[in-house]
Amino acid sequence: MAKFYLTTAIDYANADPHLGQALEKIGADAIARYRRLRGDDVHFLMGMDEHSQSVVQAAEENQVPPQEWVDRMAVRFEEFYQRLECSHNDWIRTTEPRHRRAVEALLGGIREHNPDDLFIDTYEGLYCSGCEEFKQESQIADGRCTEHPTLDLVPKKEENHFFRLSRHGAELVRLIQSGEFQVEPAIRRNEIVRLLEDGLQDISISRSRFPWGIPFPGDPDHTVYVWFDALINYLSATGFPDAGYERLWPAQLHVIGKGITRFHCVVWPAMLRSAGLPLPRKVWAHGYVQWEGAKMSKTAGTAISLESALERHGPDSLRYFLLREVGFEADGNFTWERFDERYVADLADGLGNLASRSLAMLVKYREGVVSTTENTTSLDQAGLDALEQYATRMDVLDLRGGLEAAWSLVGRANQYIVETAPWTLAKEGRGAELDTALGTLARCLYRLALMVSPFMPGTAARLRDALGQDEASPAAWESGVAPPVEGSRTRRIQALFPKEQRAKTI
RNA sequence: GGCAGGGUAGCUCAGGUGGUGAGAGCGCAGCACUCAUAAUGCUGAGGUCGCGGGUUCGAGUCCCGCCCCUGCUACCA
Repeated sequence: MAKFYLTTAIDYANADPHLGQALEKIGADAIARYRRLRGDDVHFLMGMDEHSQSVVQAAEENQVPPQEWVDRMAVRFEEFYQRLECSHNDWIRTTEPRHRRAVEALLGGIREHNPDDLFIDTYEGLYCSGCEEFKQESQIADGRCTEHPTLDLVPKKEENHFFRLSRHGAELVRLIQSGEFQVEPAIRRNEIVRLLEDGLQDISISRSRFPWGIPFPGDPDHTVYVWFDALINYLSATGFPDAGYERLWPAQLHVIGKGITRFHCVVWPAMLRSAGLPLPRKVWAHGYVQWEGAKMSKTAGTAISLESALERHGPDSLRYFLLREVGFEADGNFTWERFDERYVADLADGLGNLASRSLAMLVKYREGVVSTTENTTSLDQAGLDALEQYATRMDVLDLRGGLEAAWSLVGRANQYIVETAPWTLAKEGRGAELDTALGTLARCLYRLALMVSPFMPGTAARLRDALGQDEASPAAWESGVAPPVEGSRTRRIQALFPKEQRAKTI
């Protein structure tokens, strides 16, 4: 059994999760479920990033101590992700002792293997006395801090611990181009390679006067810079540095958003190399969910609440829509109109109706019992083709492509029903042909349940149940070749995607 | 500004190395069917392939110029 360790980015504990974060978790979960379906020993990690400045601010605004705040947020996030049917095996939080130990150990590893990679230098920047922090260009407007436009920004120097990132650029280019360290999709890889070729600057990895963080080993006046801290979560969750962490590390896949590729494809691998540790196999940077064609923004009031998106048509439908319409590669658009259109066309009238009509005919004409018939009709062949195409796409993390393959089979199945017209066969007493048609449809639904299961676990379970499959024995990918439905007792099914719900619009 | 990727039917997009009538899905219009969530199937309407030049017997498909969009441009999650 191949080990497959995958992670998502950990979220800041400063506000409820939004649709964009949901996309990332759903996509990663579909990958995790697909790998399990293919027989891998999957370890799927999600969690919280709890040491940032924004977390402290959020805690202050809510008038609770930071730890109490992050405890509260961690519960909220995990509840949301459970409602999204995320199947993570572990949930890491950067305020946990196991994480602190790993951060200390990783820094220790760098000290041991490449002591020159750590040094003290001065960080120079524009300091806002109102915020009590250094400001980045993006936070400055007209030479003033956007939060405190009445105050002057003052140039200030601070002694910090630095990491010699510049030393690792050339080797990272080699590792990326040789494929030893994969950055996907290609557009993100190209951006990173160019960045590396232009040369890297060393980065400061500690902050003074910021107590909410992990104390810098050997220098208690400093805390570890939040990004340096956060990246290490992927390693913390393996049990590092305790013996046995190699059972999980290196990760097969880090799933992240395109906005943080630099940290994951440059800083993180450099940290690992410096500490003498192996690199993750692959980083996948997905795009963003846009709203009406524009970036979603809470301040602009265009952020859709995850709550309302979940309530619209339920978690399976949201998962389907995001991965089919928005996709997991480039940016994609979310609108209620498209969500409703896809819900009706693809789910209710597509998969849902196909299941209804097929199962209804099995019950009506054969009391639900699937006869033994040859697994060789044109629709069986289409099913095998779809499975192959599906796997080809899914193996390269083309989730939308996987769904397209499955839905092409939905279309073929509806054509098959019209071509064979089982109602006519029943009327004319052509029993053998009727058995063949109905058996073929049962196999087709079984294959669809298989392909749909990583995306819509609840729907797949209901389909399998209606097909008389025993849930105690989980479906194996290989069973799609010759679905074990013969002799099964199938049942009529309640609408998988009822349309009445659609009236309940916002 | 630099680098990268795009602008093809109302919408979302396919269209390696140029070659008979430019495609898919959704939506729309007709027809058919009745097993089904008034579902499904078939047929059809719909396109200056961003703009202007050029190469070629022949260009969404190559070259030049221009217009527009998006992403990246380092210590920000």
